[in-house]
Amino acid sequence: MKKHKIVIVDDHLLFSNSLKKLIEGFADYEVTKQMSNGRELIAYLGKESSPPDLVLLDVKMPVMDGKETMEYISIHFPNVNVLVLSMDDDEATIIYMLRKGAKGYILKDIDPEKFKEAVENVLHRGFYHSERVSAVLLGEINKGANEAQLSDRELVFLDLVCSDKTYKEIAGEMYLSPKTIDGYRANLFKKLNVKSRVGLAMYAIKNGLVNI
Amino acid sequence: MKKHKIVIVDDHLLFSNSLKKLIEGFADYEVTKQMSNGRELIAYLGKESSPPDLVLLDVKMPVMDGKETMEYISIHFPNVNVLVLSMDDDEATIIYMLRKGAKGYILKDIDPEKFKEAVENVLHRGFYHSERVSAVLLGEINKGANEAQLSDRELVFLDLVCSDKTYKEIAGEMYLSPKTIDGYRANLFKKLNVKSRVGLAMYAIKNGLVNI
DNA sequence: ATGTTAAAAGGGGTTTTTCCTGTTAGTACT
DNA sequence: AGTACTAACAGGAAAAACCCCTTTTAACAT
Repeated sequence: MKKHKIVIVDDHLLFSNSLKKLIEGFADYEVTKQMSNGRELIAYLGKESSPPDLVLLDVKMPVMDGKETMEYISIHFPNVNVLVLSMDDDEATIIYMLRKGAKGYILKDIDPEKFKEAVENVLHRGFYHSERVSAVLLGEINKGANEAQLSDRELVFLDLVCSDKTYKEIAGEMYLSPKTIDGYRANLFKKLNVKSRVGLAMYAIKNGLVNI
Repeated sequence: MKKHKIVIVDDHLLFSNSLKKLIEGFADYEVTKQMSNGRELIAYLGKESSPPDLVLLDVKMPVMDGKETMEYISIHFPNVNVLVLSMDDDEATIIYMLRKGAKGYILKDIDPEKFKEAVENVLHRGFYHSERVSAVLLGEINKGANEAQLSDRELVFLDLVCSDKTYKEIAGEMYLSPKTIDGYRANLFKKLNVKSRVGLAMYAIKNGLVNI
């Protein structure tokens, strides 16, 4: 019986090589190619006559990262099975990759048995979602619309908070009464679930709302 | 000849297991224990009569991360050899870990040969720095003097400020009087030229002193 | 027309932060 | 022993931040 061909796209050579060893410990699978970024994968898919059965794709990579790669694959090689292997469970990335047609999304902290399960599922059932990814998807559906939608004024306010200014100064710069600013503060505390100005600043930074 | 005992501390089981396989491919080494966070490692070091020859320590981990772990080891187990295995080359982290006595710092994108070299170097020569880490260190020396040199306690303090905590809470967590914390605050305001807690948080983030 | 909602503003209070000016204890250098 | 420096701690007071509750205004939807 022929072995399933797997290619690994990951710039962390240590990981890539270790993973290869692990996979080759499973019967029926062989790693036919290892690449360290999306550009290489696309070149390979373009010229290779017999496509791999599965692509293990990392997200964070130099030259061409997982997102760009997935985007390209979704257009030019929609039949290629991709299992995303990511470091973190960043919601936006999970959503993005699955929308672009990834057959599965697993985190690198998965244990080897589950990993094998994921590979088998993708190849035989066409998909695999880890529990955590499913949870993220569920959460995404549940909140959906009510994502903290901040107004322009609120964003300006956040920016000024991050600039080490007092509320009085902020009021001056925004041509509003300090009392109104206090309202903004209270509102955002509730909306963003924070307890102090520092919480506001941290939220703004984490969500890329301000230029650091 | 007896094999060198290595323990792996990394929450990414897939990586940890793969790495174990790789290491056991080398002669003279054996992975005696795998753990997924610093807390487990410290418990293990505390009760184990024969310490490992080398600890491979990840930085980003749940429960107790690499930095905290290294801090603890530097105080309680200063003779344990630690080789940090990190995802990214964040300068602040590299500096921090080496200051705390890590014998080496390598990135996970190292290739297996270099990895073996690193392990051997740490065990036989007492240290190993990858080229990239050396470059970071060099850069650090060149700017060096004019950078605000913050003490360990000050860094902990900054970290807690960024966690949306009041000074009273910080005092509790650091086992210090609120008045002492107030001293830290005043000191850092002057040193870092900021006017409020938000300024401290922003400085910490801009300079990679805290994990966001 | 009228209820609904959101932004702006204010009154008045508590808590936290910020800013002084000290004291004490330990360490380090000479 | 004397000097210098630092970390830890304190009292007291002003400023800022935080919290609740109410009012005005304007836009808007039914």
